Amino acid sequence: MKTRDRIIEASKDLFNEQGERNVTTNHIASHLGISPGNLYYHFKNKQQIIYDIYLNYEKQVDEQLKLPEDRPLNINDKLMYLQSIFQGLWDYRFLHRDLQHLLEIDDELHKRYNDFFKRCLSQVQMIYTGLREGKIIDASDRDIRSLSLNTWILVTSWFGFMHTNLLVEEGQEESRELLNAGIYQIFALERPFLTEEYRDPVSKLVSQLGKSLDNVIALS
Amino acid sequence: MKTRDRIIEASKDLFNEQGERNVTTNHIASHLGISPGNLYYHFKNKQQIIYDIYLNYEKQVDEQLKLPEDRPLNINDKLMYLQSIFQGLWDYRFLHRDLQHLLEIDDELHKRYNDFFKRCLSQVQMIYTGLREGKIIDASDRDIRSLSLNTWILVTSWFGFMHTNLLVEEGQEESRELLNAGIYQIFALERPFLTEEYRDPVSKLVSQLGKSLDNVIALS
DNA sequence: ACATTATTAGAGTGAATACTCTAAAGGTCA
DNA sequence: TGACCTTTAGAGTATTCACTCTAATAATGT
Repeated sequence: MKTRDRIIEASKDLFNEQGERNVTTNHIASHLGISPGNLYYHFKNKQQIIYDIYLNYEKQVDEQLKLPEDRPLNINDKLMYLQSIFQGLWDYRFLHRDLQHLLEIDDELHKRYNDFFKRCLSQVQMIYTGLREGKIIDASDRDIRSLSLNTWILVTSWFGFMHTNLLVEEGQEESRELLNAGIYQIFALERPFLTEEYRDPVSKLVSQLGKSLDNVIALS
Repeated sequence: MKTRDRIIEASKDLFNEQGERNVTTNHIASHLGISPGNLYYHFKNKQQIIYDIYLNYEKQVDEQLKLPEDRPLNINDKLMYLQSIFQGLWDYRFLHRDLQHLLEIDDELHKRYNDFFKRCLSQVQMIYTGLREGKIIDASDRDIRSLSLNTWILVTSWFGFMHTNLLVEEGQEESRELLNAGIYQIFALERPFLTEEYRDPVSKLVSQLGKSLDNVIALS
């Protein structure tokens, strides 16, 4: 792999594991066994590394949120959407963790992220509209607007919430459970809008996802 | 006011305005016109300042979430809950903004926050249960559990979302609108659970809150 | 082989920042 | 007044970190 790509990969991993704030450019370089000079040959500064990582993320999500053109949406699609989105969220979790700061120090990134957000929100609304056309949910336009926004906020905040409120070491097994718990919460969000005939099938589909959650949050 | 309290107040304000990450202890001292030595006479370190600010926040929220003992809940209570909670959220917005980092560097704070979260979640569930007893909402226990958690996440993520996704200068007027938009979203969350007879009154109560939101998020 | 360009090493630097240390000033009470 | 404790000033420090500079080495094309 090219050095430039190795830097992007390693930075992403280190940022995810330790937080952008705690990872210095020198750390990245020494982690790769290269010199700081080399790193700065490939990137103008730390911001640019972050920017390039972000571009990969954006591209991936735009791809994931596409609607199928040849057929209507079904409930399995919805599950697939959420699973792939949450997986991407996990793979780039440092981005949403330090988002406010990252956007503050990089105006171009902020503008770009803003466009991205609007595109995503619009796409999520299309997905819900598609589900409505397939008679899977029954919701007004206003319902869909607020539902979409709440979905966005929940999804982008999920791992932050998990990390702050549940003391869990960030292993692979745990991540899968956390991911499922997040998906469960999103389904809970749209559950009241499900039409009569889809209530049971979706319940069945989702029931296994949420089991872990109640165990984790044991209220005193 | 005692110097110690002035430090807490000034730190809170500076943290809110610029983010904890961007405010140094020297900044705080010079902002107050005192010496760094003086600041460190009153506080062991920066973490302790944050910890003390947090204690004030926790105390305030615990107070706000209390249930009335002498009477059942009504829909105005719910609005009052949200308004006071969101106001507190705004007054201490730096806390949730950098929560992950703050909890990471201070184990005692992390434990304390965890207890706080569980207490709050339990309290929110009590509130929704109270609304159910008053026949204002109709929801199963499972509905209430997931609804409560989603409410918590939305509320604590609201200003972060606003700050990252909407380019708004943080003035007083704007803050009021953002606050209302957040309240609107929470009401949207519970709207499908409202009983027949409360659907219209709540709609009326809430309708003015959300007007600002659609203007702010103008999808392309 | 030679010239040119791309890549890399690694020592170094200036700025920032959390925190320390010493001494002075202010307050209190006998 | 004088002893004693509390509060304050402010210069200073050790460390961290993003980034620079120079020179060496590899790769490429003719």
